[in-house]
This record gives sequence, C-alpha cells and structure tokens, in this order.
Amino acid sequence: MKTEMPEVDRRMSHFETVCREEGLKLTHQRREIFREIAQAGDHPDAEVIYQRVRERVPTVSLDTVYRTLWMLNDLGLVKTLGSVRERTRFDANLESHHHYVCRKCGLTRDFVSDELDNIELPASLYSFGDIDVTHVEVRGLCRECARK
Amino acid sequence: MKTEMPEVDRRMSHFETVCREEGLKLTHQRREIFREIAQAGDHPDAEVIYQRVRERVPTVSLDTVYRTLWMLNDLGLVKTLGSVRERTRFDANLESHHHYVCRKCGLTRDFVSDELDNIELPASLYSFGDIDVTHVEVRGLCRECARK
DNA sequence: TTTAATGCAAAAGATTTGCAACATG
DNA sequence: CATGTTGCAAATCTTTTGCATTAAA
Repeated sequence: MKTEMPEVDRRMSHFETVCREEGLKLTHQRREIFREIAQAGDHPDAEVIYQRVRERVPTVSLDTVYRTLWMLNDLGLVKTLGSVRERTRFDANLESHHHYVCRKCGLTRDFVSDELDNIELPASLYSFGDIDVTHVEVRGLCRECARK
Repeated sequence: MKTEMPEVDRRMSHFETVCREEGLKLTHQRREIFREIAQAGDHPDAEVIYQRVRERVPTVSLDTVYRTLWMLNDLGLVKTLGSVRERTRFDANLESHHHYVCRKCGLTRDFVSDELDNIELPASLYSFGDIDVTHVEVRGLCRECARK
C-alpha cells in the first residue's frame, strides 16, 4: 500500500525545490518527516508519523513533527483529510445533502443535488467494502473571505 | 439561516420518540441540547452548542453537552461533519482523488474517478463563493470490519 | 422508589509555545 | 557566521471520567 519509489522521489524533489524557493532550510528532520508522508499509503496522523520517523531519527520530537506538518500544509505540499485544525461539528439534518466549505474561514453550507446523490461510483470501490453514503464536499473561498 | 420551525418540531418529536424507544430519559438538558442542533443552520461544535444552550439553561455543563452529543450521534439523531473523534490525517498525494472511509475503523483508501472529477455542480453553489475542489467521501463498512 | 443523568472537579489527551542550544546556508 | 530550526519542558486547549447529588419514570 506504500507509494512506489519513483513517485516518492518525485515528491521529494518537489519538496526540496519548494523549500529552496521559500528560503526554508532543508533539515534532516524535515526531509524525513516529509518522506514519511510521501511514501505512506495510509494517511497517518501526527502521532503515527512521529513514531515512524523516530525509528530512523530517534531524537526527533513530536513538536517538530507538528511544526513541520503545518508548514507543509501551508506550502501546499501535503493536504489534510477531514477538517483542518477544527473541532467536530454537528448536524441534525439527516436528509442526504452535501457541503460547501470555505477553505479560509470554515463557513459550511448545506446543499442538495439529486444528480450527486445518483452518481455512479467506480466498481473497484466495492473491493474496499460496502457503501452506505456518498458525501460531496466542495471547497472554495466564500464571498465574505473573497472580499478581503 | 436557521431551520424553519415546523421542521424543528418534526425533529424534536422524532428525538423524543427515539429516546422513549431506547428507554433514555428525556431530561431538560437533553431536550435543549438537541433543540439547539435541530434549529442551528451552521453546524456548531460542542463549545458553541454549550454557549448557546447556556443562555437558556445556565446550569448546563460542558461535559453534559459532550455526553449528549455522542449519545445523539450513536442514536443516529445527529451526524458529524468531517472526521469522527479522529485526529487530523495527512496526505502527500496532490492529484485529484477521493476517499473511501470505513465508518467503523476509519480505514481510508484513495480512489480516482474522472467521472467524479467532472460532475456538474448545482449552479446555486456559486452563490456561496468560488469553487476550488470537489472531494467525494464514500462511507461504508470495510471488508475487515464486516467480517467481525 | 429505582435508576439513569447531571454537575463538579480532576484527569487525560492532543497540540502549541518560549527559549536556549544547534545546524544549515 | 547569522539566522532559522530543533528539542525540551511547560503551557494550553479540548474532551473524558469518577463520583456524589439530583431528577425522570
């Protein structure tokens, strides 16, 4: 389930290029933390990344992992799954619906779409398991944030 | 942006029915916490719900809000946006892709689909703001969890 | 009256921050 | 060598838990 080496190498050099462009130092820790995410196929969280990097860099600290992760996210080198630095939000609307989320302020609005509710999913998906619901999240910059 | 009253009332009576069926006590706190989510149009988090309920029930405590929220979630009376009781996960795959997520164990697998990448979104969406990316999350029970 | 639910306070967990020591460019 | 980065420890913030008290059925 790991990413293949040629792809990992491609990601590593992109990472190094972006860091140089931004004037960020290419430390041993940063390289190894990024490499870990670049080759992982399972979307690890900060703690898991920390444990894995520690096998190769025993002195790395958890706070460096966090700092690096957010730095990579700000540079657009990694993405986060689910909410970004946000708490769990609750919703009592049980009808099938989807969300528009502002990438900057987190504003979230419901929308419905019969078309989306009936999209055909790739057959390969069923090899992962069965399917209950399909939820579409549309991200963008909301009007309010665009004005500033 | 609040939910209209008739719909709130419908949700309230559904909530009461389910609680009775499950033998759960209909306390003042539970009613007001549920009402708050039922009428909110903005997907509040636990802290926000707590602050709003406190205006009407000044003695309510934050831990009761948390306990009630998870109870409602377990009963299927509310849903959570984003990850459920999970930490932020990271991903270095920047290509457009979607996720299959197991509702039980959180297993997450990437998948790609040209069809999904080209779905037509409702025009009304553009009234919220501009659109960067569309991400589809398919939820279900993975094979591993289904076997148990 | 019986039992479950609440509020409090304390614990646990996750993430962030200040700062001196250190490594990179 | 100058500056940005690290590791440590402590702080902060969010969520959970134990337990005596209270309220629903």
